[in-house]
Amino acid sequence: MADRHQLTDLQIAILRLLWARGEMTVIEIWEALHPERGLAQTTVATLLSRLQRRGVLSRQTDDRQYRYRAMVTEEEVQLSMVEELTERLFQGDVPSLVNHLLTSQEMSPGDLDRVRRMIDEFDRTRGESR
Amino acid sequence: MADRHQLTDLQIAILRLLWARGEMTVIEIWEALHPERGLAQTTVATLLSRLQRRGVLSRQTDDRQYRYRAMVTEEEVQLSMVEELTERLFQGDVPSLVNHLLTSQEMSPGDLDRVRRMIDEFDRTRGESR
DNA sequence: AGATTGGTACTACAGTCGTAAATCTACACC
DNA sequence: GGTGTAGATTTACGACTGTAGTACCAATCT
Repeated sequence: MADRHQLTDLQIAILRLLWARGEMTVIEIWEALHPERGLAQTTVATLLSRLQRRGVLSRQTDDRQYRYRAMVTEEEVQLSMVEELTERLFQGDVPSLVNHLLTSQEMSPGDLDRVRRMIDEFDRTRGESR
Repeated sequence: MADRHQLTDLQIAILRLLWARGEMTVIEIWEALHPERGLAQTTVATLLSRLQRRGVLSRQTDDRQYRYRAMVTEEEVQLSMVEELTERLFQGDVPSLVNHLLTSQEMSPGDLDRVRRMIDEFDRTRGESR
């Protein structure tokens, strides 16, 4: 079902809006993206059209306007993109990726704490304590 | 220095070879990739040329042949690609990504164990035991 | 009814990627 | 010295992305 969702930055920015608000018109999406990115309305319309053709979005006519909505969930996209990355960069070895995250600068001490608690939590709810 | 390294599957496959073996000719790279992917030699040569033009690889003439080598380390690529993904998909929140990994199907029980040990290890060497 | 407006579709263009055929080039052999 | 050959460069093409101008359509205003 959720084939390959390789999506670019801009495409995900659009999806994120739709995930948050459910359904939006071209103008609404343009209004949200414009300040940051300075795109023309037609640009946004083109992007939306193409995503719809690809099946990532759907749309329905409503009072002379399209209302777009996402056909993929955030989880699906996360799953397939993270999987893809793990495959490419770490030969599918998830712990390698986790290790990379632990030792990379991207992780603050506070983040590390959160991760620790997350694992504890995970252990408790699953009783997988070896 | 290590700007944006957004690399495709095939590009990373090439880099992985070079990371492993240091320096290779077009033919050597082609020989390694061909069985899996069935590419023509010229295809490989084109790819290498473009990566060299982009500064990802360097090459030096040696006995009528080029020998290519990587100009970016595996760590640099991992760092910038994981960072990019975290930014795009998780708004830069690394623990969210970790959480995704913990709960995703990609993680086997054995993997989970390895992660637990990794964190223990990390705590021990850093003395960051809250 | 005619003009203005709001919105979509069409068309276009440059850049990248994977793909590779065709062409060029220079050494090696006879 | 001419020719074959191994390798590199050039050229090409279709797909996709971001980018957007232009053209078209329908409803509304006067």
